[in-house]
Amino acid sequence: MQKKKHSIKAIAKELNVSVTTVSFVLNGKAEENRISQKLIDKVQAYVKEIGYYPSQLAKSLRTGKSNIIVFMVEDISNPFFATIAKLIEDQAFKDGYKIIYSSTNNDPEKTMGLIRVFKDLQVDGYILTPPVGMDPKLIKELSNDRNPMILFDRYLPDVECSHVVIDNFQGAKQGLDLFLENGLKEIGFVTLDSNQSQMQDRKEAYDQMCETLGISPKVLKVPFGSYSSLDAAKALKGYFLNNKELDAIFFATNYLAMKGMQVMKELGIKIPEDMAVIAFDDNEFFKFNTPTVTSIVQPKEEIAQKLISTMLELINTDVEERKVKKIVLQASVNERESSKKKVGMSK
Amino acid sequence: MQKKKHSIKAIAKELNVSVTTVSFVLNGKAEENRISQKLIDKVQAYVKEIGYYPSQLAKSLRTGKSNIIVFMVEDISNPFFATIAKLIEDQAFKDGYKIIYSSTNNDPEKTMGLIRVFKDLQVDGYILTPPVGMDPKLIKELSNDRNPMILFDRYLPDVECSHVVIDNFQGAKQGLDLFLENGLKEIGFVTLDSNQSQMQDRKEAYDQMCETLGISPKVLKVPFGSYSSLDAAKALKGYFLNNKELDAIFFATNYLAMKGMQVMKELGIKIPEDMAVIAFDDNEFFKFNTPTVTSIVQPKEEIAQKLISTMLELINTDVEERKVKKIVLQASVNERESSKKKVGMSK
DNA sequence: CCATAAAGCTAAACCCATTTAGTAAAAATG
DNA sequence: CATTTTTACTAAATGGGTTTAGCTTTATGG
Repeated sequence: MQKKKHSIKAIAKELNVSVTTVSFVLNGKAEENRISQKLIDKVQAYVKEIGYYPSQLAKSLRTGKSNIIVFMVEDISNPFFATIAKLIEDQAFKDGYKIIYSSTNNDPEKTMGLIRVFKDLQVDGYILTPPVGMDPKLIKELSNDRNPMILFDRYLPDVECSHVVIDNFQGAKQGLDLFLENGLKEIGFVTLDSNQSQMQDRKEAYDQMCETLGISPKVLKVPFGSYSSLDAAKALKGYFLNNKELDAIFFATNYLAMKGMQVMKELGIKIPEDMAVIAFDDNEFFKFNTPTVTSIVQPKEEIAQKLISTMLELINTDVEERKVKKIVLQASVNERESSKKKVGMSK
Repeated sequence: MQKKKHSIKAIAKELNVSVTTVSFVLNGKAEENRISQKLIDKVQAYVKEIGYYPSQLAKSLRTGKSNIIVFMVEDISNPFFATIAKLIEDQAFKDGYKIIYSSTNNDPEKTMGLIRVFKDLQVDGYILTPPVGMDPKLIKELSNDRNPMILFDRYLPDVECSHVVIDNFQGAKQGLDLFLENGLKEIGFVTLDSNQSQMQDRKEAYDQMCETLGISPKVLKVPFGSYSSLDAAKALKGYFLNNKELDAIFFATNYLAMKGMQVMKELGIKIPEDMAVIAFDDNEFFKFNTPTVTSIVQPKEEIAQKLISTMLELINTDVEERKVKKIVLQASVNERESSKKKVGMSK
């Protein structure tokens, strides 16, 4: 149980061979460098015996590769991101990559700081949910850098950067169509006051629906960042009270839906009798809740799989030959109780 | 916008000074090494101009410090862990530390593999939820290592290792006492079939209560690892049907409670009229649900704060002088609708 | 004016690996 | 037997820092 630090040098000395030889053996380059089988065995045996394995740090310093991919999202405690994180981690692990997570808090400053830190750690690639207010130029610059960057969940319309996102427009449209099929006409839309692409796209579906039907939109934009605070509840309460004619609401995020349903409960609005509800992005709670909540489901496994496969592909392609990969996946509707219009019920 | 790599060497050359001098200036050791103010200014100005900042990698290699703390939990997508992770991250960031997260999947092999990887990355400390079946000897060994390790959420009874946990016994007891105060007598206990310390301690409170009251325990141990699968639902269903006399159930985890309540819903068991419910560990869902669910709340902020402050304290203490820190925090009851026995209701 | 001290700076070793460009010896070739 | 090829292995540069020990030069003291 000797605590002495192992190193290639020490091994080389112990075995009376050169550092180079040991390194070759360790990296499977012994054969191509004509190291004799006898010596290979000797080195391998000793390395195994002392339980040595090389310092990634030194390795990274030398090679410029770290086998680390960073996953930077708005908030790692958000179940959606956490789930994707887990899936990515498992996938990457198989390919010998480690994942470092980090939360951007949607703060461009913090994000840039973190990217700098990671740049410096020589991470091999970045997966990022770009925060609001992030300078597109920086993203552009970063994405042309030696280490690939993939945007995720949302993209920046003006920047040519690889991304994996879902078709938010189609996703929202499917939900809205379901309302219409169920005979619901007075549909409201609750979203965040944010200009992130995914939010815009979801709202676009609603706006388009309104235009097609020739009705005027009833949109609530909850102040961004406040959605766990009282402001959100107040905004929602006001919205419900001022729009009593509504019989269905599409919530652009699951958090908003939960907040909204809580407020409805306080106001005595029954779901789905008084008000049908669909939320964008599924959630554990939705299937436990009474009533169960219809939601737009993002294909998490597919997203994770595409993220990691795209990342590896980019990493293994020379910078010059890299092409911008734009991957758009389809969401689906998970129909549950909350979106059903029950004919002949109250209201 | 030159892409040329910056390095201390390059700077030294450019300014016609030695590498040493630049290093001293960068590390604030210029004064104590009698570098003239003039030169200090010159170096600092240039460094700022080219936007240089040193490679952590090289730094770590040399100093053996990385300013990284690893946070390894069973499953980072579990909201409890994710929330703690976020809190820790924010706290650590202020002190100049970065956090790397990782999931152990409760797999001792994977855990050891990860620890090895991190050891190698020269991380400064470990925060770990030890997986079931983890060799206590290894933990013991690791905790005596140069880099501190803090166990969290659960501990290993036989190992002298620093930890931050909550008083699971008292927490569970408070919930059970609440049942008793509300006049509920036939109390069941649903837990995981796991010998993790936190689970044992929760159950201990129940067993003790039964003994005090002189009643026979009615415990369901849901197979571990299956709690998102059908097995769990089946087990729960059987338990409810075979114990119709129960009028209250304490769930040892929030997940079990959600699953349990779903099954009750299917069986037509009304909460709290037919069955009162308390869950260990609060959850977003519990305050949205109908009825809202009473739960034992873990002081997450406090846990995170203690974890980080203890870690920093250990890091900044010489190995020889380090003492094992055992921190036990108190949980509290968040009383909501599900635990009330409504007199005169059905049953 | 010489010895000593202080000021101001730097050479070089070290952390731990990878990799290029060799070298020495053995085997093959003419 | 001399030359070329192959085999088997290694020295040394490199990546980007930190830090110890030491070297000039100038100031101080007797």
